[in-house]
Amino acid sequence: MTGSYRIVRIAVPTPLRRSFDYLAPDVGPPPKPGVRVRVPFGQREAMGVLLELPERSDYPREKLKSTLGLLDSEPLLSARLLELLRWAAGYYHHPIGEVMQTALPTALRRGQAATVAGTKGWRLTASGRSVDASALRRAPLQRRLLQALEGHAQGVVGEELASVSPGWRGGLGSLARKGWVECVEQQRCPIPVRLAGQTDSPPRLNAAQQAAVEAVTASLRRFQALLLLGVTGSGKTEVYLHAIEEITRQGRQALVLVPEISLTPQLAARFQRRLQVPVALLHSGLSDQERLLAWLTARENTPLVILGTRSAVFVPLPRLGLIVVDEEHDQSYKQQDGFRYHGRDVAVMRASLEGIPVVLGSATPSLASLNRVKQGDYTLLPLPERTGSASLPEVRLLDMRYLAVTDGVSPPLRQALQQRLDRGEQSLLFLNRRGFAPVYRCYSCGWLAPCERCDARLIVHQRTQRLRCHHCGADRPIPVSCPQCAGQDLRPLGAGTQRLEAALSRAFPQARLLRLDRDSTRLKGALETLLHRIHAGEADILVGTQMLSKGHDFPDVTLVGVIDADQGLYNVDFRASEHLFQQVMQVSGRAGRASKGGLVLVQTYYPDNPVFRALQHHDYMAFAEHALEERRQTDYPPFTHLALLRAESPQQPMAWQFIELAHGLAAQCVAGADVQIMEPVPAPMERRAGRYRVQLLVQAATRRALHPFLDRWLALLDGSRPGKRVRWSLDVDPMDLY
DNA sequence: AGCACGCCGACT
DNA sequence: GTCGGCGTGCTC
Repeated sequence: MTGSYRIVRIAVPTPLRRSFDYLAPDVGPPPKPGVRVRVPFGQREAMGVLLELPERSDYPREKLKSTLGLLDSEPLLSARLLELLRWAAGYYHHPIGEVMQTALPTALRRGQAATVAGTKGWRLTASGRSVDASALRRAPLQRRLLQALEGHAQGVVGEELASVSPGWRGGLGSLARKGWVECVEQQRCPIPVRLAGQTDSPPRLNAAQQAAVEAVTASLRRFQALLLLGVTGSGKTEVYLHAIEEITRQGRQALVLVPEISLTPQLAARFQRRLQVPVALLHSGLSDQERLLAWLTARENTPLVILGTRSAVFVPLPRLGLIVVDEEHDQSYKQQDGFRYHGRDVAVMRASLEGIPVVLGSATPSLASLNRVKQGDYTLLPLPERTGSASLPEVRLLDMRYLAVTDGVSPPLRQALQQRLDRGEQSLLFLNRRGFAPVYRCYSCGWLAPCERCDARLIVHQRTQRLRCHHCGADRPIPVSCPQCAGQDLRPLGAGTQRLEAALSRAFPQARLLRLDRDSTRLKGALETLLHRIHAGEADILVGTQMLSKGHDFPDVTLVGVIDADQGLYNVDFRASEHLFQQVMQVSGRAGRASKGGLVLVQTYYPDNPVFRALQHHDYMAFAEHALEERRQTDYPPFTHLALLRAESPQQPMAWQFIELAHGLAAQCVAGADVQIMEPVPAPMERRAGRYRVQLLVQAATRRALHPFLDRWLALLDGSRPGKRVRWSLDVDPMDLY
């Protein structure tokens, strides 16, 4: 003990599964865990996060290097958040340094100061204040901006004006030219202000909603997980909003997680109109500075709501009082690369560490969550009715074995579409396959256009006259003659959304069609435009992929057609039927949300499958019981716990060599643990983007058995020399076994 | 992952 | 003679 130095334990951003100890000069008060520290690391310099101040180090003292300085005086990450991150690093067996990085906005990762000094704000000038805004009839955008700025003498950060209109930049420019607004530097971290605008008053809750809100707010100071079960239109969002109002009334903060696809300006606007506190958005579309602003805002002690996607689960919220995970069954909560955490599961752990309630909402909850209800860990809050006069749509199965199809549409579906057109109502056709046709075939020799780099066929894109691979992005012109037999009879086979759209426009020339898939929404803002047109009644028939089934409300739709319900019905993946049911039920929920009543027509070649029986009765719980029992008998999650080791390499033997090595090492460190090691297998699509992918599944009855095993196994794997160009990763609780 | 060191091939 | 290929080893 020299007394002149102390030891600091740092999470350094590196793929190594451990932390690193350094010496820090023992002057002044000890640094606090959660601050950023500059350190020498190998031959370079790195910026890590201080984890703790250990008494002693296991590393020889003379080899410890000294830190280069602190970047923060106060912790960026609170003790609780650090605890959550350390738990996540351990649970997902991911390097602690990389986990800490994912919790920081990129601006702070790069060492930027944790303030938004120099942020531009806007305020009214004297002449601007004297303008009668309501007289600006011809410039509604400028009028609303002026009204929004009224009464905010210290200025409003430009980005916050995005809630007024997406075209705020242009409007401000015009106002500045007239000398009505001026730019001011914002010194301290600005809290988003609540901009003057319309407010919604809360609607009356029905009995079930009331009961749910009471269950959530009954004990706000202890951990409890509540599963809010309600079909689309049953008013889950109102339950969230009431609970959040109660939380913010107490001066506390709420975190609301939603799937990527459903975080639209409409949802954000609804929250902003209903709540009396700032609502900050956090999603992948933000710029680094916008993200930093939202992040720093969250870190203040003021009541607010963070509405964000998966990664928002790690946002610092010192006064956090409630977490909501909407559409908790949604697959997009699981990160599929790098740090493969599950946003919903981390949210539950966070609520537990914070000692606060977490509400998981869904019409079709994951079997994992339902099982925790059965075990008594979660409380079920059912919302049985649809609000208002809306009723559940009738679901009819169309037995495709006895129906002639033209372009994928059977006569009964065609008839139903015609009826809606005659009545001036909207229809929605769901086909989870984008492009024109999934196959391009030579009818002389049977050749099917393959992707050169994947074990997959190329998808025909008619408009651009290209063949594209949806797995690796390969893109080439449509050949005019067969490369195998030089035959000329080449034609697309099967139908995707583009072909369905084309066929419908031939069958219903008078109908206004609108297609919603990744191709039609690729451009920024395109999705919003399309959604707007749908709501404005500018479309009669909507054609789309699962994008249509998630989160968006289409109140005027009275007919939903599921073109091909059988995809994935007999899939290798054990979760296929769960996902099928969730998808069809979600898309059915789009029908007849208003008072019109709805019809769902499901085209299938397997109408006797029990999944469809349950769907007809909207009985997710019956299906779930059945599916859970099946999982129990087959020893699949949630009755066992899985971890999947994946390896990939451009050279097939290298990937296999590594996975075989890992297989051997696993056997070596099982050591009597209750863990089953499966045989290595190729991924369902072994070659993808030129890489061969193989995997090894590990299964255990309990997490207690699994995790110590994984620790031992990874220690060996980290020490192994994988062949060159082999990349590998471990996925804890994999969502699909691909 | 980076970034060193290290030991063998064709080039300003 | 050296620039540079990627094997191998380490990062407190």
